[in-house]
Amino acid sequence: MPEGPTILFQKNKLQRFKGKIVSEASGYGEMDKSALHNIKLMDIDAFGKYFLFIFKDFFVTVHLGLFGSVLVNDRKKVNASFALHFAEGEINFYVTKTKLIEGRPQDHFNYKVDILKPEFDAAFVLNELQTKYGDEAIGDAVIDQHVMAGVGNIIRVESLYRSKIDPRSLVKDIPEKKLVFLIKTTLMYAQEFLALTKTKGVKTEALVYGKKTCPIDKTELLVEVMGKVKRKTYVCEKCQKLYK
DNA sequence: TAAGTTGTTCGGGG
DNA sequence: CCCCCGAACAACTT
Repeated sequence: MPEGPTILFQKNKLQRFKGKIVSEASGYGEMDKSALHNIKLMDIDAFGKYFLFIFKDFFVTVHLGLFGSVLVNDRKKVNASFALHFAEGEINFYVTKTKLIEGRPQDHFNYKVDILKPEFDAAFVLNELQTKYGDEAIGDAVIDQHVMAGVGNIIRVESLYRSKIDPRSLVKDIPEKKLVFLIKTTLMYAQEFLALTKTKGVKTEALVYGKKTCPIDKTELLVEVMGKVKRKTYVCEKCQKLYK
């Protein structure tokens, strides 16, 4: 279920617990939960695909992986991997990885690369791409969480299609103007994804992800597990240019 | 119905 | 020691 926008959407639904006291944490996850007892939850934020539960001297990251989900004041039949209990209710996570990290999230994550944060810095991302990822295929680089946090396979596929760039193009071969356009397109599509999450229309409204033909000229799409990331990729070889 | 998946980490082998 | 690959995780949809 989760790419960056899904996490942001779910995070916003948890805000009623901000400032409340965590009475107890539970779940079968291996993280030591003993510190999460009668402690004030200062803030609930998100970075990339992580939920951030921020306490005074540390924070807890929750990652939904591929199969994870979250429920507020409701439970599934299966056991929660992580749960926070409050006098006012509870947050239940299923199939998650959690981690307790000392310090503040902004000292640990670079907010400049999060496609859904106001701190996002397109010039910084462009420079990172050009200086550190030149030899990588753009299809691999764009989903790298160090390049742009929050990008998942759907955002990757749709942004590259909308930018008319073949994912197999090496970063160093792509004109700077096209990279700038790709970054901008990725941000815009992330917002569209967020809006579609509210109506569950992400997949039906996708242009090429999960489709067989290009919506522009009905060309059959190349559908292949490709690149270092080994994720299913949808490409219109007519519309998307392979730079080399 | 069984295969496929909006993701990441870990560890083994080369 | 580094890189690449596959396994593991374990739930829901089609």
